[in-house]
Amino acid sequence: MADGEQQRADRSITIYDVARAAGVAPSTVSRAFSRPGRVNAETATRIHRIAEELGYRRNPLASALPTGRSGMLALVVTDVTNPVYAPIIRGAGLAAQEGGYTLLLHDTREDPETEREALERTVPVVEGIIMASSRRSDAALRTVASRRPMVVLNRAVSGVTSIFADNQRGMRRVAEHLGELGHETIHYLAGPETSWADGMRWQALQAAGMDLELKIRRVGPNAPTVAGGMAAVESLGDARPTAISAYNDLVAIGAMRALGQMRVVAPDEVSVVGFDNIFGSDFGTPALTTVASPLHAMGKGAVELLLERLGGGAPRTDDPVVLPVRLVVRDSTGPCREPHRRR
Amino acid sequence: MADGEQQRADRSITIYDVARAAGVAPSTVSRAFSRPGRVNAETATRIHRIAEELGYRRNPLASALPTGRSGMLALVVTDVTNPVYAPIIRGAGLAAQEGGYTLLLHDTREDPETEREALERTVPVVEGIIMASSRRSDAALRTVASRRPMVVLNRAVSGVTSIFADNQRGMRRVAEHLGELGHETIHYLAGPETSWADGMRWQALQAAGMDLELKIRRVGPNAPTVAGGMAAVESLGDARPTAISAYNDLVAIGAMRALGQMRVVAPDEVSVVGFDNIFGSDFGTPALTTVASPLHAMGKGAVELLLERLGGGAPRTDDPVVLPVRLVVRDSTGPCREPHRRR
DNA sequence: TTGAAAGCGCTAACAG
DNA sequence: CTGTTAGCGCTTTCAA
Repeated sequence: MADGEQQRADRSITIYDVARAAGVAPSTVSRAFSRPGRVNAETATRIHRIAEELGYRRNPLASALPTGRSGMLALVVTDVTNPVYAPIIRGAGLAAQEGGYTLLLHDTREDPETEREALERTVPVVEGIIMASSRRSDAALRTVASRRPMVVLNRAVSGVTSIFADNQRGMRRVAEHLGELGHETIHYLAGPETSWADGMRWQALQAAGMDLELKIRRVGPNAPTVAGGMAAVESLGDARPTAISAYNDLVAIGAMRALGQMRVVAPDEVSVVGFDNIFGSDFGTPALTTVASPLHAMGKGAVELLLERLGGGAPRTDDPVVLPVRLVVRDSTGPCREPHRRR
Repeated sequence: MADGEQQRADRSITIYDVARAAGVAPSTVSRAFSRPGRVNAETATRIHRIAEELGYRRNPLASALPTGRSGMLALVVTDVTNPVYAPIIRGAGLAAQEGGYTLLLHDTREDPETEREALERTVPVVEGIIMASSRRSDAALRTVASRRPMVVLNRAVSGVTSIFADNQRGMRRVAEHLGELGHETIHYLAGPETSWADGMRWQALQAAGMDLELKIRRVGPNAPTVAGGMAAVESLGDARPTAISAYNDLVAIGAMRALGQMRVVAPDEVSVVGFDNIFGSDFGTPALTTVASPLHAMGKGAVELLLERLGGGAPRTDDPVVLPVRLVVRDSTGPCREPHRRR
């Protein structure tokens, strides 16, 4: 009312209204908005002005129908609540915005049924999909990929565009670091059984251990959470590891907490290192030594790969995009001073 | 191929295909899906069976056009990177899923321009909007609300459905707690200038201080982040508060960190309490005493309010929904032992 | 209960 | 460069 722009909500302004007011055909209005080059400059400005005056806004849903381009991308994550996803979501959102796309978020809560349902709803609507840390089988993912352009994040699926952090290098650095500190055995607190990243990390750690002459023990699988880390430590019984490499930061934090309750404190009696360098991993005492994953870059990169593809580029399905990591040494790791270690 | 369900991607199966295969009119197929009651039970099952066989999936975009119901809700947050949002997003996503809706997420990165743009794109597409902790003016929000059903979260705007935590009660509890511990002055580390919640918390703390005969000092505004909390403490100069109440947990954590660097440690030399009880607020040492906001319930409640409204309910615009909070006492607060306090 | 027909708002040939 | 004409896939009167 203040602006005199008052209008009934029941019917929105269409290109027809603008066309009538501008004295041109609807298709011209449409062109003026979708391909500015293809219309007389003067007419175009006039149309834009009138559209502005009328308060016209294009209906993306309507244009999605004939073109098949909805301007939406889906990002499906297993657990929004996990801090790893925050930077990923931000990175993805940023790239999406830059590309003129809108992000649809699906939180599957680690539930396969919810994931299936989400995909069911989202696939017909979006132009592309990013699956982060999906727990589904390669085959299932390929099926989805066959219906829509897709990129998998934090995972490799042959035949599907993949992007992830350099888990191998990361674990190698962990082993080197711990080895340099004099540790001889590393206990790996595993992640979920179905996690691809867990498999990678475990294998890489084993390989590095072999190479550096360190013993590696696996404990798990565990939930990729603080609770999972605590449970893992408790499952250790009387065993007293001097060095722990956890599947991720949450597990590492959980481990330190459980250890703390048993009065064994890092870095003095035990060294623990996480993975991902999530927000908050440096809040605790001691601040966690961890491998920094390029989370933001992963999210950003994933949608960029998708957009490239949507822009007509060939799908990059052969070589996955592997992003560099780096070891962030903080206070949770220190020289091995194992009490029952005789020298 | 394995399933024999192979199909070209270029053209999807429509109700026409199903109609033809089932020997009925397209409209009947449509009815069979949208209003099952209005079609002969047998025909309905047959249609569903055939649709299944053909791999038909309804195109939500196409049905959104004639009905105006896109099945999508927008959640706009100021900073996905802030851990407060994780449970909010989860709660909202859960309720949306239960209501058969899909969530569109917009991260404005605290940038007004991005927020404007996001709204521009999203408003025409979604059926309803949730604005979390928006920094816009009441008037601006009302304008948006006039275009689409909307609920504001963590804020009150008269004339717009609002839902938020009981900031007042929360701050009152903070003051009581600190008062009981013998503190006489509370330094409030404020949030952003434009934050409604900050205003509420500050006022409530002042009121409680008045009531309980505690002195309250305000320091800020500050960014609602760890960095903001550190900066706030640094801005204090030589002043040595015995009790700090922070705008939120991040600020509290930042404050403790800065204080720690000056060798003043909680809870011995200073008590600090946060707000929200975000994930990770108990990771540190000491674990943070804080006011637990019902974050998940806020997200869930917000979409429920929206769905109620979309379902034809009257917009609840008069009395805001205020969710209960509780004080979580952990280790960052303790009895006042102010060195320069003479008794 | 079902079919026929007319759109939802926009785009995309195809002529002119 | 612009107008005309069909649709995109689904819903919804209106008759039958």
